[in-house]
Amino acid sequence: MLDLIQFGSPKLSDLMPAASYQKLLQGGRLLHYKKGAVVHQRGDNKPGLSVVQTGTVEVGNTGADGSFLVTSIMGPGQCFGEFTLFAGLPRTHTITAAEASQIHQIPANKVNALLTDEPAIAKAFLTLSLLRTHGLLEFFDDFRRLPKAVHIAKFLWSMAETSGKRNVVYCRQQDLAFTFGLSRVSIGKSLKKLQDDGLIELGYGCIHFPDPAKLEHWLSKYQEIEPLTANWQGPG
Amino acid sequence: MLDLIQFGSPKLSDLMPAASYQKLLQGGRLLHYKKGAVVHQRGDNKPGLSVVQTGTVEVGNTGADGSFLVTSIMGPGQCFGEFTLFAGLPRTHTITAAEASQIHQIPANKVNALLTDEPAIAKAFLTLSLLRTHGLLEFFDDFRRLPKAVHIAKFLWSMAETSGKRNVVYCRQQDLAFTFGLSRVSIGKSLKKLQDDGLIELGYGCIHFPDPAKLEHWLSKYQEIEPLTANWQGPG
DNA sequence: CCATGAATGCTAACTTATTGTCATTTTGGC
DNA sequence: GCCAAAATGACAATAAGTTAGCATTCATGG
Repeated sequence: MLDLIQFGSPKLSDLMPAASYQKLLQGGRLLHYKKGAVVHQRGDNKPGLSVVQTGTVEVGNTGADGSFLVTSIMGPGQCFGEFTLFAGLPRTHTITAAEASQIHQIPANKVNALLTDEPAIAKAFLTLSLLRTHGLLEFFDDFRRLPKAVHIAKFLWSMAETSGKRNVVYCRQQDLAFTFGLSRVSIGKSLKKLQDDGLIELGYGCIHFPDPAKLEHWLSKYQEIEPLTANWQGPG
Repeated sequence: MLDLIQFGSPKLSDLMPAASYQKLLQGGRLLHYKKGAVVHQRGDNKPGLSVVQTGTVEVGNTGADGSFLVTSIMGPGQCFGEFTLFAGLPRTHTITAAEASQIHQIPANKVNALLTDEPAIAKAFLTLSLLRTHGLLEFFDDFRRLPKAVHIAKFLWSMAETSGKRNVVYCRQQDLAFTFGLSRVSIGKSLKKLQDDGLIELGYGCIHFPDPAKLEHWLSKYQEIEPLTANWQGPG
């Protein structure tokens, strides 16, 4: 999924014991949202945790001109609302259901009540938050250092690796353009260059990787800074 | 200070009771670093927390071409090392003393030992991490939406507000260029435009704000998305 | 299987940014 | 006060990105 803030980071459920996770979910209710329904609105002061059960939500914000800029697209197991819970912030993003979705909504008081009983929960949120920050910082570093085409290729490839399907990634060029803060035309140019070099193949709403090994080798030549390997630990 | 990751966020000491903070510092040693000394190196596997006591450190990374890209400049009260403590990552950035500095170095085992006794510490790290992530996301949103000159002005102004001195900000154009991923020339052009409009005045290693009210009013016209006000709480 | 909307491809004129080079100004140490 | 290093200013050639418009391809639902 096209994503700045969840990228390569584990799910909340992977970071705490199953029992703690269950207690967390049981503190809330499973709500159903129709496609297009607004789950939260930027500025709202309703603290709480949300965990996607089924479906997909779009996380982003509407600009003064009405344009909606997507920051993240979240699927099952991914969560949002930590800002409202632990940083005293109102909702920082507007969240809408991209398709019919079921979402666990756990009010702030329930989460807070659990924190003392289950210290693993606070630890899990901390790890998740740090991994997200780390991902953002690495993205920025690449953004500033790498040629656009390389950065785009690296981003797409890491999406593929994260998703598990190493041969294709579903992502519209329009969304890529938003993510990189570039126009569709210039994203298109970069993608075409990558295609001409035989590194990717452009599809409709997707991008194929005909030769992952070749792509990896090509990317390794542009490794500007020493790559790191995360070593986050599950609950056991 | 020119800063992507600490920006507008409180100090660690502001987020926990003074007693907890003291215990934390007492778990480590106060080390002295000469100007230019390397405090940590990207890739190192030495988990621990560092808190700047006096002086300034540069947080960044060296590229394949030897160029050092600064991500953050941290001063007294600011901390680093959370990634190594709570996210199982090796050192993500190289940190060097920008001037002679004193830094508290608290090994991972001491910090971890304190976490159970003092839950306020974990909470503080969580809040800090989330505020940093929030700051990064807002920066990136602005980056994608706002005209460069506006974003630069907003960034400089928020630096001024954070520092408390609302009339001047100490920051080299070169550093600004790095932060925005632009060349010095194009940052210079944007700054000159702002100066021609009477919004800022360029100095040597600093930028003055001759008319803060005018600048604020001008910036408000470009408010693309609803502004949020943080409401993070101290220890009580 | 056809109509429709969504996504992509393509082009041209225009704007913005970069690179490289060198002059000027400022700061700080001797 | 002088000198060297750091920071800024300026400019031209080149490269890259944007906007706007329209053609083409693809997916989906009658």
